[in-house]
Amino acid sequence: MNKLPKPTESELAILQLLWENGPSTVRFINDKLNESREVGYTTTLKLMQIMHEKGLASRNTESRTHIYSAAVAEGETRSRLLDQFLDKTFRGSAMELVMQALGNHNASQDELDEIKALIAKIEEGKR
Amino acid sequence: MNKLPKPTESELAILQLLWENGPSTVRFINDKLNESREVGYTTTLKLMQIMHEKGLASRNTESRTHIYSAAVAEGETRSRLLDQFLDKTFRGSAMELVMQALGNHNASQDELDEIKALIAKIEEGKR
DNA sequence: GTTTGCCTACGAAATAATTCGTAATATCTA
DNA sequence: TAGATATTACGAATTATTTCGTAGGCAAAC
Repeated sequence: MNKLPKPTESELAILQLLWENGPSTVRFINDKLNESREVGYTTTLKLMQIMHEKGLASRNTESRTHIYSAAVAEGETRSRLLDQFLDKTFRGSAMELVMQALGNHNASQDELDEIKALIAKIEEGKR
Repeated sequence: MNKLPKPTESELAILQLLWENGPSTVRFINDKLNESREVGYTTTLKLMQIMHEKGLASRNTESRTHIYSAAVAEGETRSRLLDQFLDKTFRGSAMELVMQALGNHNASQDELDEIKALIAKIEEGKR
């Protein structure tokens, strides 16, 4: 069934915007993208059409201006990408990744508490 | 100075092998790569030559059979790639990444202890 | 010493991803 | 209604990455 293709970098950037903002027009997405780097309108249009073909996005074509939506779940996509990244970059060692992520970015006390809670929950499940 | 280029996927796979096994010949790397997927010898050779040009690898050409070594540090490279991945995939939220990595992969008690120790150390530094 | 095999260098083909120009058509505005 | 503006579709150019064929030379094996 779900043989969803891996999004390319550009596609992922668009997916992020669709997840964040919900169903959007090409114009809206293009404007957002242009906040960080210059991209031509038809470039964005083409990408979103490809995403539709691939099944990464769905679209409503009732009105002339089409509305695109993410067709893949954010959590699931992140999870798959994380697994691949883990293999490629950390030879599959989730712990090393976690340690590095924790070490490199200063976490607030609240965030640390959140992690401690999660760890406690995992330990709970172990017994 | 250090404007080291981001390794491509293939280059990263080779770097992993160089980090893991130390200085190696093209033949050795190619054999390793072929354990998981078929790759032609000259393909691997070309990639390693490119890595040398880019400064990702250094090589000793004293003997006819060249010996290649990683020219970038494993930890630093991982760290940079992690940051980029974090931005692209988790919109910069290290915590969400950590939570997902912890949740998706079952950690042993030892590993959990390691993380707890790191958290304690971070909290220590906060005060 | 000749043959065989392995190694490097190099260029270019094949593939993947991104970018954009142009044309057709719909919608808006004066 | 006429002109300006926006939108889609489509193809093709550009750029990045991967793959491999071929040639030349060295060294081991016979």
